[in-house]
Amino acid sequence: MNVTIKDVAKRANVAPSTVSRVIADSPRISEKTKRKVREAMKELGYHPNFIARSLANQSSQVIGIVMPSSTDQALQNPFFPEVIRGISKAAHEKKYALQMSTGEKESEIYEGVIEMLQGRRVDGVILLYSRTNDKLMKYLQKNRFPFVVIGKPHQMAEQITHVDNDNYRAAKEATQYLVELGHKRIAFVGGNISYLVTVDRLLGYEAALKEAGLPYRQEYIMHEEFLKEGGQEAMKELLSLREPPTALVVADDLMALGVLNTLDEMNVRVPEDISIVSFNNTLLAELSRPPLTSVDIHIFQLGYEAAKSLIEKIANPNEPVKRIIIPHQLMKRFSCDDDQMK
Amino acid sequence: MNVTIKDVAKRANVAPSTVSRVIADSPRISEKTKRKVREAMKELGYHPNFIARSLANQSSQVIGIVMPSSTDQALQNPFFPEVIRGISKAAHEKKYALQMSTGEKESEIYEGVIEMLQGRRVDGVILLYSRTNDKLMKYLQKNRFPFVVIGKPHQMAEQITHVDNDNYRAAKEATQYLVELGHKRIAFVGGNISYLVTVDRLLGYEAALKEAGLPYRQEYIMHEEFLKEGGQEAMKELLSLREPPTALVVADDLMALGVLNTLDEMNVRVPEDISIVSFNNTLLAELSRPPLTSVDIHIFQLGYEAAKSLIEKIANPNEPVKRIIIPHQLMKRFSCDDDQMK
DNA sequence: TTGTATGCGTTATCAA
DNA sequence: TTGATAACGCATACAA
Repeated sequence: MNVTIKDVAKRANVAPSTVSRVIADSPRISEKTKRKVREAMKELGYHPNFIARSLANQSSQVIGIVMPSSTDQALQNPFFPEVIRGISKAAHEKKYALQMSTGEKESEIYEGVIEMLQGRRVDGVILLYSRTNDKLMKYLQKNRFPFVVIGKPHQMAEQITHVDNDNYRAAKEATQYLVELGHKRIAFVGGNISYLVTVDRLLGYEAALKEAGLPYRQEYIMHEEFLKEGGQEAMKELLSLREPPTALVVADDLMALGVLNTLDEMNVRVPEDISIVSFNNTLLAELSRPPLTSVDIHIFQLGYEAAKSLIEKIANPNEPVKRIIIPHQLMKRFSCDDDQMK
Repeated sequence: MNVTIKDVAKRANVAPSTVSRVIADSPRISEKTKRKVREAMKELGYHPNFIARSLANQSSQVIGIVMPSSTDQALQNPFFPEVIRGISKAAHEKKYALQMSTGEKESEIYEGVIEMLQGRRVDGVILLYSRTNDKLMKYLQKNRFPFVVIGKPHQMAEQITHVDNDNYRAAKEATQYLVELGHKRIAFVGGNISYLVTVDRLLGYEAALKEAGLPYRQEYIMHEEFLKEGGQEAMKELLSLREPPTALVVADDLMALGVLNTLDEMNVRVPEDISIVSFNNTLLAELSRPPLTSVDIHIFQLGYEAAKSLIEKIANPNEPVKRIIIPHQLMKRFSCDDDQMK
């Protein structure tokens, strides 16, 4: 079989426990035997068995990543690779490994996450989404498993460590930007309302309208289940209104791409006929035509901070609850204009 | 602490080994005691400890996913979420968990993967890329770890199970499509040439030109390191040629998006002035403007088959080497035209 | 500073 | 059909 701590011990003429201590770099071992043992490890090509270590330690040094259910087509969104990149960076730095939830339906994911936690495969999890009345979140809280949410928890946000943007302010500022450009008829195209991020951005949008003394019109609020088809429907609806909007706040770059696509088909020009501010500032915003003015929410950092917080929480379960707000920034490109106001 | 097999055993008045057999649904246990034990498990809220099981079994039931180094910005590409979705599906079906490589630089990933294999955290790995002279692939082969490659291995492809498209034919057909539209000056915009997929697509492109009796021009071959900047450079170069191309074969949707963006900035119309065929048929192809004619390579299926093959290989190390070719299909949209030929 | 013995939660072998 | 017991590879309390 594989070379174990015992083989190394024999080779170095020490006890297995000594080898174990050398691996942990215990200060109670003399430099001389450390050298001797390390040499033996090299010679034999020893690699520690994480599984055995996990069992002895009662800790796996693995973080679980919980994706939203892939029936929400959300996964197509460049948001996820980018958060995961952030998580991966922090995990790598702290020598944690990464495990992902599998399953497509919400219930499958729920079961899977419980198994990976109860089965001790992971020491804690990061939820890459936050929605209203999430069963999993309640379970985690009740069973006191270490977890961190990316986004704002629906309930008891004060008791749950989470990493989020100030989506309310971000949306408010984005809307204000359009107001400053002279727009008075601004519509909101958001994602599924059960996601908290949608709610916050909608509220920010509303607040900006109110402050600007603009009327809030129900018919200007759109919630796409998804991209292409939904986007088409929504835009048709918006443009067929007696007073169609001259500007859109779109809650996501990918969604905005769908909107752009639909507008193009309908021969509506951006930004000449209609202006768009979008969110996330993914690569798509840069690559779309026209390049999208988009709110950079620093996705990578969301992931990075989430992983760091989780690792702290795992190390110290009494770590106080944290709320980390990642700053945002409006990236101006070419999807906004005041021409249609002139 | 947590409820273990022993607790269940006590509660059900049986030996721990009996409980273990009930978990495995051994036929040598009477229905009666099975019921009794299962009831005890329910009552106590028992969950099996995977770590302990892994140690006893010498198998983790976890698959490792190896990403390309994120210094290759490739991760931004929707290709990855989609393969992973496919892998995830197969893994879930076979009750395998998924672990991801971390690290940014190639060397970090290399070390990480070795640790996760030697540390017995995973039973095998899937490489999501294939490049020339890959150190990791050699290591895996030499140490006889179960692995599967998505793409075509550089060397000894007959000895390595891999899942791939027929990229040569796909590119040939894509190019032929442009030839049939009447194009005679067709350029190739590919990714990093050290990736095998780029090589294959380039060869297919060349073959189509040859068959059509069109000259192969070195100045028509572009290799982008990445998107925006590279795309700009390349397009400028191509368009400043004495005889600029009237059509492009672009090796990837995301890259094509960059090309479209650049062309737009330069006021070149697609497809009126220049036609584009792209690859992968990700959501981007649908959402770009104009929607891209793109070769669907069935990314999900690539992942799905890769995971299934790996799991078979783990179960039976003597499983013969396989090469699975996933079919492709040209999806015609609106980025190609013969207008510029008229 | 190092060695011995025990436990982590399972599975599997051998008896009964 | 079931039970006792020894692995699996490592960490650690306790001895020396």
